[in-house]
Amino acid sequence: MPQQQPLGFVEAVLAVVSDIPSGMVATYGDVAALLGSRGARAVGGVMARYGSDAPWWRVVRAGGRPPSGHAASALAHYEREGTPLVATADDDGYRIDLSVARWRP
DNA sequence: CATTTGACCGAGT
DNA sequence: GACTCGGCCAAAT
Repeated sequence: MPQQQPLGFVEAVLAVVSDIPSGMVATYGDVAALLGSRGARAVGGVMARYGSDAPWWRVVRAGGRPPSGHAASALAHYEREGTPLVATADDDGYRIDLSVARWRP
């Protein structure tokens, strides 16, 4: 159906994030695509404001990098859930192995 | 109603 | 691999 319920974009984003299984991740772009939009930044904006109560660490940037400025907090969750990581020489020090952890509905 | 902003993405240099 | 630039989208002011 060409039209979705008048749910807030926020609720839609949180619903998708909640569906991501433990140990897996999805990119902002993927989440936006599932909502029928290309607003990856809009998704990030929602997480920044309302994501505090959602598994935001399961949403990463393209390339498997953790959310800007939250790499340290996200890392703790990844190790706890057994998310496949890859060590890097970047400031974040790691990245998600999307070839294994990328969630696909 | 117009402008700014942001936990982005991809391509080009 | 690093950096710049443009584009896209929704919420906040």
